[in-house]
Amino acid sequence: MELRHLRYFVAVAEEQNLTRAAARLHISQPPLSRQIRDLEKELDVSLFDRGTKSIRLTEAGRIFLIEAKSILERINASVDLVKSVAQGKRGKVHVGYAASPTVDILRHTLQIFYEDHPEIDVDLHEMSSKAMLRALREHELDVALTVSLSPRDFDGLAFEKLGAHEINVAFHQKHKFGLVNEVSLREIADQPIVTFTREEHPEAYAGLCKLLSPYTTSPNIIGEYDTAASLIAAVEARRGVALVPQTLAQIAGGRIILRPVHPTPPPLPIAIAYRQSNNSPAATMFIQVAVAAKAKLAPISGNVLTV
Amino acid sequence: MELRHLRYFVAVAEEQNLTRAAARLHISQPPLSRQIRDLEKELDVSLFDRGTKSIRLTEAGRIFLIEAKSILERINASVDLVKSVAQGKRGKVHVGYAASPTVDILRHTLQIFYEDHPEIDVDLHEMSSKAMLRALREHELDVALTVSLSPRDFDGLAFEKLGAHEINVAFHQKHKFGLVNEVSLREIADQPIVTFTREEHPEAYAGLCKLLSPYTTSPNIIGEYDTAASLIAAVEARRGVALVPQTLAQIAGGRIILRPVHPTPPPLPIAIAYRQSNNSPAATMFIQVAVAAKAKLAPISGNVLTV
DNA sequence: GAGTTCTATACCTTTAAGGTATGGCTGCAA
DNA sequence: TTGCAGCCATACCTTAAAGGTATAGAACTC
Repeated sequence: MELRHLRYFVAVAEEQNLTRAAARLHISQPPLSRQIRDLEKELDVSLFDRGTKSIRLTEAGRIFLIEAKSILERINASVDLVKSVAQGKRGKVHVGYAASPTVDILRHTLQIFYEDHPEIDVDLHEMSSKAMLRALREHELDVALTVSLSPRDFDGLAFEKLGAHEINVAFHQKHKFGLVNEVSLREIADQPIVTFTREEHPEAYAGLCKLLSPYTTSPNIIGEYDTAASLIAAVEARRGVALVPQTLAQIAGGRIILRPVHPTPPPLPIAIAYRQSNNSPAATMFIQVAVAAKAKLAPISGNVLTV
Repeated sequence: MELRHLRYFVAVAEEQNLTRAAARLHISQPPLSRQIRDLEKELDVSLFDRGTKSIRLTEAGRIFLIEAKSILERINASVDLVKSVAQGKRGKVHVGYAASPTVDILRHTLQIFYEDHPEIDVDLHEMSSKAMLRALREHELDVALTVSLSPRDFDGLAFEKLGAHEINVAFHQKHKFGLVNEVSLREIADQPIVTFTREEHPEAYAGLCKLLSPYTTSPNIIGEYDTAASLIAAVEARRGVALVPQTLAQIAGGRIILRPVHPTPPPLPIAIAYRQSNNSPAATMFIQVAVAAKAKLAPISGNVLTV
């Protein structure tokens, strides 16, 4: 059975007349006659009672008419749906993000995106930078908001810098660092340090070593954590101090203290990454919004310190 | 677009591989490749991202896969439905009936029918015998339960006698006929008479004239009514007496009195009528049940008189 | 870098959709 | 009653398009 059979059947059923139906379908009457018979033969159901001069629906035919029309309408609706997905009017985009460095950017982007594209779902996945890159390549993610890794890690992917965040030192409420307005890297190098896992966040470990290299060749890392929440908990529990993007304060909510570091380290760049080609329309829309939102975002989001 | 395109698309989408999909569809790979491109061209939507060695769904393609599978399933379900209608397992039958003479038969038939064919709807239409015959020919009814008319009226239709009902005289509660157990036709001929409309119930008028012909050439008909309910109301309102099937008592519910007539008139035959050919399976089932039910029904349903 | 594994292109074969001509039945009208 | 118009079915031909074969070309594997 093909859709042609359904279309032809509907025409004949509605016209109750093969000749008129054929005219409506812009074909001649004999092939139409045959298509209808083919359909009946395939279904093994009489759809019409035939007189020599008349053709009229059987009860089964009446039911099939309702079904056929509804199927044809369903197909039209599906085609419309798919077209709107292809045009980026509807759809779904999978976004991976690193919780701590991207809070600002993500919040801002989502606000604009939900307003401009209410029919597109955004699936948010908090994950490590390494997991994001893998997921992008596996098509499990469409977009990643992450700290800027080495260009080699972004191989085969497109990425664009969205901003940069000041690096601060985070420590316990009662730590001696709280007594000064700025902490030197030399002092930090003497402290026990907690950081993100080397395995999942290679950029964090590498960055840490690089910052402290003038003062120590082997920083005293006494704990590695896979999420921002765990790292905050570790600092709060006095395990050690941490070098983190200043935006971590927004997640920590005052449970720990952040202070600027001197000499001021280069700010931590935040990037949006995506596949170079074959992005879904919804993903393309999201990328557009994120890049546009960056322009409107303050260069570095103030100097908010938690007390 | 044809169903072939949907079937092929589903195979390719599920296999994520043209060659395997072609094997599954028992066709060779190049035509499949072309059908898929034809589909995309017609929809004006990219359903797959193509690498030289790979083919993978776009977001629109993922949506279309869901739609296409659901459409194909829907078609299967429709075919099953239509087949079950064609086999008389489901469906609808339009039954016309004359309220007063067929109460017994209809009730009995429906009881059995609903039990044997729970998936078949019975649409009941109370109407005049003339309207029933017209509706049968126009395919608005499938079956008519009616008093047996002259064979000429049944021309082109099949009919079968289901039973016969005694003719009684119906009169007001305080009418003098209440004093005797049996009323003579001669006495009735002297009374003002109400009956069914000549137009819609020709058999009733003809029967009445025939019964009274030995006693009067022009019966004193002072009212004609189109339904049993109106006739009962007229008798109750003392407009006149009526010659009616004895089963009218079941509808009147004691509001009027019915008594046998003498000399006993020939009983009123009840028949089931239907088209000679092209009946729906549901209608055929109904006819079978009605005819079978007749056998089990008491020859004439007792001698119940209202008081 | 040869071999394998895909998809795409080119071109041919075959199936079946669509067209033309016509016959036959039926119902209506003269 | 006969003739004509209307309508469906059959027979047969044409044509479009589905499907097949061969092969090129790209990319991954060993």
